[in-house]
Amino acid sequence: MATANVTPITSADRTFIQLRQDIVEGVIPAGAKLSETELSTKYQVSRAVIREAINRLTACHIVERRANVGARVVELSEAGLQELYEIRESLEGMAARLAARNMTMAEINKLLNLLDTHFETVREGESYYQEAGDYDFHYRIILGSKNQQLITLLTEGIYHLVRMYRVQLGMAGPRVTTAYAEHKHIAQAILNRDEELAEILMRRHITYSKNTIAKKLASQS
Amino acid sequence: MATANVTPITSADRTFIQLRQDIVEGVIPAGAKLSETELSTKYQVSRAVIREAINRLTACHIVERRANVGARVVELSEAGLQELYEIRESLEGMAARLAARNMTMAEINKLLNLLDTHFETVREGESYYQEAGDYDFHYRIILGSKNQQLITLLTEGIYHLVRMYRVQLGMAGPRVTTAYAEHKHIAQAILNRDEELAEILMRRHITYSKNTIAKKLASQS
DNA sequence: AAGCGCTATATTGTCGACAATGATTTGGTT
DNA sequence: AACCAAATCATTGTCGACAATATAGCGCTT
Repeated sequence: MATANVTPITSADRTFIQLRQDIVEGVIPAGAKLSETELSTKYQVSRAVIREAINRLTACHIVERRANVGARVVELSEAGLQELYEIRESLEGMAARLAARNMTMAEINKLLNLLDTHFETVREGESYYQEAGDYDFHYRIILGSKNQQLITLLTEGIYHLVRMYRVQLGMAGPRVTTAYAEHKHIAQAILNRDEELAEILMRRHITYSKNTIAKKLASQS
Repeated sequence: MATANVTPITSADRTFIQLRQDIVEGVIPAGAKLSETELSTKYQVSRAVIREAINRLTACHIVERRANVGARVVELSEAGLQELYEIRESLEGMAARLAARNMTMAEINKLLNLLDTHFETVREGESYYQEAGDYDFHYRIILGSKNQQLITLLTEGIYHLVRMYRVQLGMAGPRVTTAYAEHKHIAQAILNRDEELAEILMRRHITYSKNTIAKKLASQS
């Protein structure tokens, strides 16, 4: 009776997650061809589970597949980044709106606490904030929307692509303090249950973030 | 050299499309269990391609799968409709914004022509408009966004679920003339390259549309 | 008779082999 | 030498069989 509600994990699930991580982290570089037989030996599973993993990655736009030809990791381009962030702006803006409507006071308080903690670490000069803290903030708001489909779309689909851009461009440095101020304003709007403002601020925040990445990408090509 | 750029279609593609249609049209009812062996005999293909089809349908939230248990067609609920339309509002609003920015004059003119043709048929009392014409209008705007990821997300993902709700609730009747006026205003905003207005109007339009369906769904349960 | 545990059964997950398709190389022709 | 065609090769798509898991049914115990 005390058995936790643990959902079984299949071999295909594990392989999917592992493969996705290897791509996002750049172990398998952007644009690389994904040979099914090669991967099946590498991950010690049959081609069937590799195919399932690749199919799932195709669904979230991390790899592209052509029938009878094969699958390749997507190429990172400025156009692709633009497209991705237009979608992210749209969906996360909506998430912020819904969060302002649906988050409980307890959840909002935890969000505010989080920001305070971040502020401390930022002042102490750790740029660790950007990677983990930024994600944490956005994640809580997404969950706060209470829209299960939206949550899946963002956390299972778009997020990993976003992360792929950030990781492979070596994003770590700047935009820490400004981002903090923006986060603070968004949280305040949610606290005030101001849906309209929460959405607007989130969209602007994401647009700024995109511009930072786009600049970096342009400077590297 | 004259060979058209025809992308090959695999058996899995066909089965996926067929299965999706059968579910959306209600041939396979909402909430039904999808037995792999049963479907493989029904569609005359191996279980492997059935599994691939089911996996793809899972990716676009038309079926839900639990490991080692099986897949079921999603249940149509008011909450699900609400969630779906929040996402649709967000994404198609963005599509309208981008369409106002990126559609060519030729495309905009075709859009306006389309509306005029619709107006004629509407006056003659054919409610045929709603199903095909409405879709045509939205489809052109989505394509007009020129955002390939957004296009895929909407046309391959969300649209089929939307259609599933509309078909299975027997949507055909009302909201023809009012929807026409709304369409006209959106097109006008796009013509004026007014991104902000195009997005706002599209979002309102979709919200109205949701309310109509929600009412119908409530009256049937 | 109700509840628990075990067995039996059906369904899903995984695998290796075969078929079909696309790419490459080789040989021939102009 | 350049180009085309046919055959070879490698890779993907599909299939049927086996293994693993969950459900259902049965018998046993209390």
